[in-house]
Amino acid sequence: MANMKQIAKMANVSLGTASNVINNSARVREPLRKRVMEAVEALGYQPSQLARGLRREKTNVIGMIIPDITNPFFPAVVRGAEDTAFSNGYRLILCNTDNDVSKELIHLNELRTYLPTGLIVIPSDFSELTAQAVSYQKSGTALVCVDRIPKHWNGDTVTADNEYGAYCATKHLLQLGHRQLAAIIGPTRLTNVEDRLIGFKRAIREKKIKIGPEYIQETTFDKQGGYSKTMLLLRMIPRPTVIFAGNDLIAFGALLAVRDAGLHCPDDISIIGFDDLDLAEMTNPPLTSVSQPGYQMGTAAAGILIDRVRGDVGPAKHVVLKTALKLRHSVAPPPSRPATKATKKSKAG
Amino acid sequence: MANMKQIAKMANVSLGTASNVINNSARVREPLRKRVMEAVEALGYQPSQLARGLRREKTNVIGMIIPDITNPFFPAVVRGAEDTAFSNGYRLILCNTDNDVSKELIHLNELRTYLPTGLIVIPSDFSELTAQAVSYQKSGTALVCVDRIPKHWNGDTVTADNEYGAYCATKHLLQLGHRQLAAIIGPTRLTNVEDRLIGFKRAIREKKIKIGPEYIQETTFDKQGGYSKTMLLLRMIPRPTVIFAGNDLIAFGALLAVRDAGLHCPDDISIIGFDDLDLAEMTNPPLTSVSQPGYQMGTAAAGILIDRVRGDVGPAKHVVLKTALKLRHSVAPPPSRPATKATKKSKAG
DNA sequence: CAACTTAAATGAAAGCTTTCAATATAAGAT
DNA sequence: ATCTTATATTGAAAGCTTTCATTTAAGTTG
Repeated sequence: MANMKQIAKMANVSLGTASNVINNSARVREPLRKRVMEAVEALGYQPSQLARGLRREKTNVIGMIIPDITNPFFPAVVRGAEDTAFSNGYRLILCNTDNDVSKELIHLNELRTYLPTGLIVIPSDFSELTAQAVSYQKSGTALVCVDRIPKHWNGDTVTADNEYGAYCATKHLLQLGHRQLAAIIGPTRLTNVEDRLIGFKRAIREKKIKIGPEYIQETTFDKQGGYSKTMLLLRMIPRPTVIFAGNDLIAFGALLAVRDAGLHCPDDISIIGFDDLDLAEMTNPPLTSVSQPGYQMGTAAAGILIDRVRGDVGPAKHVVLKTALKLRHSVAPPPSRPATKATKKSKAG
Repeated sequence: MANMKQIAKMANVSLGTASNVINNSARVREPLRKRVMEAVEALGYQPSQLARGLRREKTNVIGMIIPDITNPFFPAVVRGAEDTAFSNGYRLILCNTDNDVSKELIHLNELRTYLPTGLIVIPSDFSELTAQAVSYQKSGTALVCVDRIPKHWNGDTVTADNEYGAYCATKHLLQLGHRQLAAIIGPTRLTNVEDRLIGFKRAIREKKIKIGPEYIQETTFDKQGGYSKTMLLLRMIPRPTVIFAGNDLIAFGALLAVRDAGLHCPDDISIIGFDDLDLAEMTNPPLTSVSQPGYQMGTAAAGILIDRVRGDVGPAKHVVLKTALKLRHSVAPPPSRPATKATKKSKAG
């Protein structure tokens, strides 16, 4: 591959001039500029990103650290980030942590040696991102935290409006007449989980009803967790008339459990999810869910990063993206005669 | 960040010795080695991947070019690749092409300037990978082609056994009594699509039945395509009793179309998919599908790549991974009295 | 037209590794 | 004790770019 020396030689200019033309970093008179450009064209020259990065002490690589690309919510975020990164000349190195701090730490440490422009990270459950941030920022690497925010983080963030999304969803359930609510949420140490729970509880509190703590179950963000916790909830008396699932994966598990328990959603029990994955409309019944804009989270994060690199030194930014309740068919009014309230029945009869 | 010069100075050895210790590239006597290691430890030294890459003319970066991470089949492949890459010290730069040759070409060209160890690519529809391969291989960059193979490609490949998977699936349909089959396949210029079609046709030919070309519809690999083509097939006379979908996304669209047409799957019409995505068990009804091991495709591809980099110069490898028919509930025997054959009914009556 | 200012072009240095030819050291043989 | 030979160690060079202090050219002004 051609290098800059060859370009300079062919165009009969100095190395510095060639560099100036190629990077537009200084005035170069037209005839010389043209000669350089022609040489670039003729030799198909492309600057070595390695040499450039070495000299500039910064590459146009962005590290993206996420829990698991296999989790259906994350691809959209990654894609959003990749798209805006790419169109600004940046590339994405993708790293999965499996929500494991030690893996996250390894990535955080190793990525450093590539002198990335910045890092977009969806932190793991017990993330040590905050501790790492100092040394990164010292070396001029921008960091943006997405989706969930670790404790004491005071840098840029991009999140969905989890609290309000959960609040609206819960209010919807209450309006339909549900009083016996249950929730299966993700690990509460995640801020997004915490916020959803707060929204859920706020709606309930406003309606002046109480639900016992055993109706709020914590689990991992996956189908299995949703399944087993649903089985547990279904055995409770009184049985909940609706399950608020911390995300769609949990909701899918709940759907499966309800089916396996010989019950029917939404006739016997309603289920509402969070994420509004593509597949939510494919389930049986189609899942009512709170949608959050994964793609935009990615673009916003990459956008902030690029702004920072270009010199934006303003105070920490906190982009909060809107959620929206997507109505489908997994939520209906509660069954008119709850199995557990035989009294009502006798009253009627 | 500490550099090697500082290590050498602190350990009181030459630069070369420090390098030899750090890379294990030559014999170094114990006392020196120990001093170097201690200095590394003390300064928290990490070699600059940029300088190393520049000098070695090769980085430990693997470029992964895929159509779209948002397509639910690909994350597993990427994850598989990332896992084996990572555990061997390689990082993944992820690039989406949207099946667009020009985008693919841009990635192919730009990636070069990072001096990647290798490229794992799921080629786009009209890929020009074959043309690019020469120049890459000349510079010692390994290339592995995954899932679909472009024309004239003669390098390493990792694919699923598409032909056999489709053959078995179709045979299953025939055994259930289906005679009026239809297929909605992806772009036939993709080798995996072509292979699936060949398998589909072979099973039919062996059963000595014929189906008109209008019963084989080509579309894009997405829900919309599946939806519209299904609508089209449902209007045909005789109406097919089963739709063989080129992938699960198409099958999902078909499911939706059948529902919207007021029909019921599998009572009125059966649907079979290909991929066996996680969500296939969540649909209504749960989708019978041919599973292909996405994760293993990724690990196999990364494995070959790494072998090549380590010096394996054997002939082109062609890993073909097994598919398996996953039975669920979207396939049933054909309806006993097809609406289009009133004759049969009158005979009976 | 000389003196000076501004603009353009130059080339060496730096950024950090790895490689390799050259040198130094140790061990073994005579 | 001396010479070989094998083994360790060294330090300069190369890989490609960008930066910056200098030099050179062009242009302006009195």
